[in-house]
Amino acid sequence: MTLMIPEHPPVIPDIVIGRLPLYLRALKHMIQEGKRTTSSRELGRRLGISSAQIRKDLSHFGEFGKQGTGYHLQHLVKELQQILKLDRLWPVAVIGAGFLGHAVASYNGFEERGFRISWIFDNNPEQIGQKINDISIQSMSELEETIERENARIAILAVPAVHAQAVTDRLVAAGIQSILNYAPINLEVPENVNVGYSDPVIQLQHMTYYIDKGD
Amino acid sequence: MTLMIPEHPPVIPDIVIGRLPLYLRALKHMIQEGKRTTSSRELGRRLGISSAQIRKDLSHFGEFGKQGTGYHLQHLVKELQQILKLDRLWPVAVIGAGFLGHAVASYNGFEERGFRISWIFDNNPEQIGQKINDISIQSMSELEETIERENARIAILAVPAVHAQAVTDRLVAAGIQSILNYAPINLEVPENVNVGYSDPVIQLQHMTYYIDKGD
DNA sequence: TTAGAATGGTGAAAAATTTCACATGCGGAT
DNA sequence: ATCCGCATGTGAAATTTTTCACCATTCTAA
Repeated sequence: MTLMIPEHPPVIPDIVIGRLPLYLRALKHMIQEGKRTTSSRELGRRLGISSAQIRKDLSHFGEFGKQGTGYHLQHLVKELQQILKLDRLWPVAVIGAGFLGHAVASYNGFEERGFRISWIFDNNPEQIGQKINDISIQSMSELEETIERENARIAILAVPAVHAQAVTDRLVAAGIQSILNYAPINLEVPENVNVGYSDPVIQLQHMTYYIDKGD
Repeated sequence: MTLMIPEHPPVIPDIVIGRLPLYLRALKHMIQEGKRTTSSRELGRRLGISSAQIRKDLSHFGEFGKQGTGYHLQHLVKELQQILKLDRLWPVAVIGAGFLGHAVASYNGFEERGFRISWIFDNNPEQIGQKINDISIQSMSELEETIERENARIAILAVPAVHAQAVTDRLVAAGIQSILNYAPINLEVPENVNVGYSDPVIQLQHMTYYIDKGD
């Protein structure tokens, strides 16, 4: 008889998960270029990543390549999509219909990569009822009811910084599990909620460190 | 007589540099809240980072705190701004005046954090000459001449993915050293040029991995 | 004046991440 | 049919990053 050693589900480092979408994006580009296969070396060259790292990352999930040949693009893409749960279309709520919310909601690149902007909220009476890309802007007062009824899981936060935390609290209470935050503040959320940040100034400030001002 | 051992300028890990803007942003918030001092513990709590890490990060650049007391906010902010070369106002060129370029150029949060949108370019004749936030949209044909004349160092790229690499090549040739890229592709640049990426889909795809679909 | 609590800076230890390097297997060319 | 080059998957090593744990210092309060 075997001892009952509980099988820990293998925990994959988050830093590995974070690279998979980059692999996926590059692999899809290759398909569009008409390629059928690639290698860890070629993919690494495109992304500025070592081939060993790519192989190691993929090895967490299975064996997707063939020695001597490399990876079949269609197959690897399908595997990555499955791993990242992109084998479906995730509906996304956009909160805030200012310039930024408009830009996000008008972007047509979501659908082919697994997401669809399905709801837009704002508290400006003049905007409510107007349409962006065929989606009617709803009042913020309908936020909770809509998210709960529709079982929304993902939100993009494009409201002014002063309101971001309060809106976040409402989103979390309503059941949102992933938030992409465009407001320049750190959000406090329970640990079962994930937050992604997009503050262009943070990135610019990072880069300025390396600028050699030679003028 | 001492042996001439060449002093390596201490190389600071990039991952450390990347956290400094986050510290800076949080510290400024504290100032706005009326606080005068803080501690590594308090800052860490706000950012979800260990206090030890904050102390270690800062120790790369000097000793900015006082034992028993913590850090004087104004002083630490000033030091961080100096380290990140934010003790000046960096002019930034925005390339692309679609929805996204508009949103970026209309955002008023740049100036207080070290940047000013100074030029906007687009190739749509209908847009050229129009103004966003008092800046006239210029033709793409003026790109190189303007960048070189004005000594621009930083660009925000908000053009369709198909044009992103070609525009990048022009920016680099004209002397741009930092590019914040909103197009969903990996850019190839010489190693003296820095690229920051902002592709919302990449972040969403990262987060979906962790969503537990319990419905 | 002194005791005690709070805090920074830091060498050492631990943990995480990346790279190395090689056994193995596939496929095309001769 | 066989050989050779290419490419994967992977333990082990190297490197990087984070955390630990403690001394020294400062401030507060009794």
